[in-house]
Amino acid sequence: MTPTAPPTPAQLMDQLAQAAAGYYRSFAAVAAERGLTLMQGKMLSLLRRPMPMRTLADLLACDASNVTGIVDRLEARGLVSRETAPADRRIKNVTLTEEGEDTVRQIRAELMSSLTGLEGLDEEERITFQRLLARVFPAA
Amino acid sequence: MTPTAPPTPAQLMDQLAQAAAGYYRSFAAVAAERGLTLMQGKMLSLLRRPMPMRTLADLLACDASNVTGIVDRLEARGLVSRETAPADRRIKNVTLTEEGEDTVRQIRAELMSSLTGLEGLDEEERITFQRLLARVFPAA
DNA sequence: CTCGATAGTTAAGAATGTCAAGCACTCTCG
DNA sequence: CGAGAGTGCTTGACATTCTTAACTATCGAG
Repeated sequence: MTPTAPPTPAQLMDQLAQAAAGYYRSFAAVAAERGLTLMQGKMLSLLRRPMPMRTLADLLACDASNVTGIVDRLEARGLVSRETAPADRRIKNVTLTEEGEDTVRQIRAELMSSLTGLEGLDEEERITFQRLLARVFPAA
Repeated sequence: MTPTAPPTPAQLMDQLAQAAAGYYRSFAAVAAERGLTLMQGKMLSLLRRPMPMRTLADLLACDASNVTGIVDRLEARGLVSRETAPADRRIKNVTLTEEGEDTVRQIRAELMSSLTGLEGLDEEERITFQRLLARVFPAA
């Protein structure tokens, strides 16, 4: 059906736009099932280990004042907690609670099963895909 | 540096999360340079040709009422216009104005030059990348 | 110890997301 | 034709997020 001609960088960029939109559409749907917004879900997923609010702001590409509100709501639900760092008392480390860890596990599992195409890639394709992604979007 | 072992689907999903975040970080930055929000930029980019607000809501994965507000602001800036479809007078087609077309062209160009990794892919890599993206995120 | 920088909070206003209700229009069916 | 169901868009109320600026507390360098 589709011609096998090499896509121009512009066409590739369109495909990327669609992929990124598709990813967040799935992510938002999975988060919404648990009454979480996209941002709240993103933040929980980032918290593999405790980290300062400042770091979260950088990773989420948003203002620090923004993180305050998001953590407020997650803390009110008992999914994360704030702990002042003893070494530098300005810093507050955000940590997942037990319930928060559970939620993240569920979100990850459902997201995975919702991205059906991922399971279908064989080992070599996964290597290739990861390399291409890493090249186009190098870790900041 | 990184071992060349095949990534697990879970690791690949993390890479995808990072790529999607990186894409929208660039996109939002480019849009912001023109005083546009991420959503406004997304909508403009979708308008290669006129389309009903309902369709835009589906593509942006948001509520129809949301589209009303976004189009209101873009229209107030003279970037798009609403035109009632003669065949079905319930439908309003959103169209880019001349200035809107210019803006989209600029956004696309800057986004492209901001995703530096894209230009570096040779033809074969582009084919591979596009196929992988299309497989994991099939067109809805 | 004072000064400049950093982490986090607060507050005000714009933009977006969600939900329910409403209006205009189309379509179907009797 | 005409009533009712369904669709497209708008409006209003409210929660969340984004943006900006000011403010407090703390750290670190001189």
